[in-house]
Amino acid sequence: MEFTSLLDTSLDLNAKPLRIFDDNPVLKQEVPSDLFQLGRNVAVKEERDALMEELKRVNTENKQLTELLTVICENYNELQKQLTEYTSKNPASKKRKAEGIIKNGNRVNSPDESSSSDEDSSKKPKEEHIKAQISRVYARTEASDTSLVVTDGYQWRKYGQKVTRDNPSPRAYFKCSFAPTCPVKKKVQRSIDDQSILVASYEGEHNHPQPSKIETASGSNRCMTLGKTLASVSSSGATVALDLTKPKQNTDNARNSIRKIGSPEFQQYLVERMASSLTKDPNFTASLAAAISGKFLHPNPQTGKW
DNA sequence: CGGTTTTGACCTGCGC
DNA sequence: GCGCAGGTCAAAACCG
Repeated sequence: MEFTSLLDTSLDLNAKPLRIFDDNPVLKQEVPSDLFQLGRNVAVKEERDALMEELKRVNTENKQLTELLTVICENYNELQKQLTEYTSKNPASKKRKAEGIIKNGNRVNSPDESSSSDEDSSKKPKEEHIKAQISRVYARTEASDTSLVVTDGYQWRKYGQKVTRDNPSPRAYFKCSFAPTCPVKKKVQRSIDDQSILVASYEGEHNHPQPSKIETASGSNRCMTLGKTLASVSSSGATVALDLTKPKQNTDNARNSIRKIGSPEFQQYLVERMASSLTKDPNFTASLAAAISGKFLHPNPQTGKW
């Protein structure tokens, strides 16, 4: 990396002090003593060490995220294969309204994935609109736990519960209560085949930041904590299964947090997470502040310009 | 006391 | 038009 080599060449403390400033006519005149020069060199070295440490950490995080993406892609491909096999064996039956079918703990299809006749074509735009907004999250929980609560970082208010025909477990209806104007709704119901799996269907998009991110912004915890482990996610035809049997790792938290793989929301999540990792790190912010102030206080050692 | 949960009633869309 | 089933409302109960 360019700036590291730059730092390496400029911070040889065994060399003649302040060689880096030799080419700077301004500093040639203004540096008053060797002591002052040495002090400045030490400060720059500390700054460099901090930056190098941060660089290492960011590289490590980058590797973890790359691994995470690889796992997600593999799981996505695997599940899509299973989905194709399943749908070819079990053609989806007609369902009432815009409701997907849940089978074997997995979402099988969205409304418009079922066979559509020509007479349905007039409804397509509406259905496609719904498809774009609905996503599902699968959460593993204790079978004895009857709470129907999937913690996902948002605040929800339960406004109804119903027992549906195709599933003896009640379905709970939630609205996002963090922002009064937020249109997002959530339906939570146990999987008919595996009572330990909660299926949460999200409808709409939040028009506000995630509350848990706000809450943890001042803390040292870089990862979101979830009450129940999200088992798999799907969104509008893209379904991803995640292995949750492994012990907790850093990447697990990230896996749990992702709802829409490959979507702008997911990309935004990655960006936000990386940004928050940097900004919440006091070492990094201190180093950044020092670097910025140094930039203002010192001229470019290469060009001698400000 | 304010926010949340519970739960029966009501509304709405769809198939017959 | 009717019945069914999913979704929503809203009053009462509950809770911190």
